[in-house]
Amino acid sequence: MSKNLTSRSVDYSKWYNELVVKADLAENSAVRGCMVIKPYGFAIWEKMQAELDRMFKETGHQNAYFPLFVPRSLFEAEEKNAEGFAKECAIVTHYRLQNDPDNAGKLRVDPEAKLEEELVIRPTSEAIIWNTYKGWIQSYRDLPILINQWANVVRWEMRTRLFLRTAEFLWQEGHTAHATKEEAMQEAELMNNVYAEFAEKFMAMPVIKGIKTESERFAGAEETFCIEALMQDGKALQAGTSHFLGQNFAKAFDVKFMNKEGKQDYVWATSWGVSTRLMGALIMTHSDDKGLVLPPNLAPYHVVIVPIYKSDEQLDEINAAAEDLMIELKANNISVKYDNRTTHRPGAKFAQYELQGVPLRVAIGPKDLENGTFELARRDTLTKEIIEKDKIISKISDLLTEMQDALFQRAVEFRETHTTEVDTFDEFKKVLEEKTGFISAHWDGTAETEDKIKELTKATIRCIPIYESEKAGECVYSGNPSKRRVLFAKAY
RNA sequence: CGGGGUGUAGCGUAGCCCGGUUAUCGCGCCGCGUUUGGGACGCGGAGGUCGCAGGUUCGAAUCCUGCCACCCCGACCA
Repeated sequence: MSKNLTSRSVDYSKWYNELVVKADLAENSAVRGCMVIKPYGFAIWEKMQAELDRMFKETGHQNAYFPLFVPRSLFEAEEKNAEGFAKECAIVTHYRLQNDPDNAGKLRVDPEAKLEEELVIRPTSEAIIWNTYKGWIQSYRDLPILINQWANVVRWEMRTRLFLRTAEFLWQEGHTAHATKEEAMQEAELMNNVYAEFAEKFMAMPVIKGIKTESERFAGAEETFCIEALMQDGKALQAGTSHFLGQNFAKAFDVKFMNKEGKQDYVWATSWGVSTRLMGALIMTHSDDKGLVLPPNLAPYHVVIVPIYKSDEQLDEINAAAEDLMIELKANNISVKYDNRTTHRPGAKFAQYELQGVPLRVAIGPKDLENGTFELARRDTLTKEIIEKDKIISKISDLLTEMQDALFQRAVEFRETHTTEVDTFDEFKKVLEEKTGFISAHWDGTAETEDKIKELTKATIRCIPIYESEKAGECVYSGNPSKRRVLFAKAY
């Protein structure tokens, strides 16, 4: 198992098991880099899904589902119009097993059961979706089509990394079709903004909205919007992308419609997606040496209650107090877990919930019963205080809001102190090595310079930030004129 | 696919160079007892195809060959 989710000094391996385990597939299996998401980890993903899904629907989108299998020929159609797609994927060639006549008890692929045309397990769904849209679109009256799909995809990555680049991952992919270029462009930018809002409001993770340079862009896209976040180890992570696809896919799959003027035209398209990589981003943005730190808006439960007792009689009393507290919390929409397992001591429970990143912990013991108090501990600052019984609900409620905000502010500060403007290439290299983080520098706009910088420093242009005033200067590498600064960083 | 490294119980490991008792230790697990306001302690116990296959040898975790998997660095990355 990889221990290097980030190369920061934090040892993440000890709490990995709370969220995921690497898939334990059969020996000699060629499948590598798959992960099993355990219940607690999946609960976080479900929270993310629920919020994103709500935001998609609020912006007029609907969910649908398309097949996992994509006939090879559909990729050929795509390749003709937009070359350069990665070809690493899983391909189904047969449809039946049989008993191996030479090896009792073994199964083999039936050589007679070869498919006439191979089926590609979707690495992304543009091909099958556009092939389907073709039959749905005849007129501008059929547009726009605003569809999202929650699905799994498979990419045969040469090098995998838990959360960030697994062979199979869960994601959502939006695929929209529009009558005009302007409308499609607006859609692509809108969805990038939705991602940014989700990242900042729910994940408490500040992001830079930007566009990708041509060489970093999705093959087939004419413009790629993205959100870029900075992790605690000073590396950048692409957290979401939204592509304006122009008419490339419409041409590849021959999707034409009659416009208002009565003329045939190709439709304009977008696609956008975020994946379980966001869980990696969440972890690497907030976690510390004690484990996860979850923003309240995404925590599977906000509060955990731990009883402290010596006798069964005491436990009975504490159970009663905990029950009362839980009823009140639930009435205030605060999710709570009560851990009165008798098999573990309080210290072990404290450590476990810190590992899981539960935002608030309430401890109830004999002293509290006597004094009418609770002990309340917060995960982000690891501080504790004694709260009077009748103030606990409002205190918890306030703290959850405060913690969500504090986590965001802390991450913003980290990013600000790790974003450096540089004007010389020496300085560029020095900052990249010693300070790390984002580097804001002038770039002459050529792919040659971009490649050269990547070759020399391993840093890439993460994005050209959108909302930043343009100020001309000289390229940090070539000295040629530059219209504006762009953001460089080492990336995952 | 190139360069380097690793593979011993659920997890983390010692032993390998220099072959020789019943394969080491910690965590975890099970039982009993005492414990419980920050990861409890004592006693007892279970758990192993030493990655796989072949070879050398009286004897292989240890030496040799091949294969597989994983990790790191490149390449790659819709």
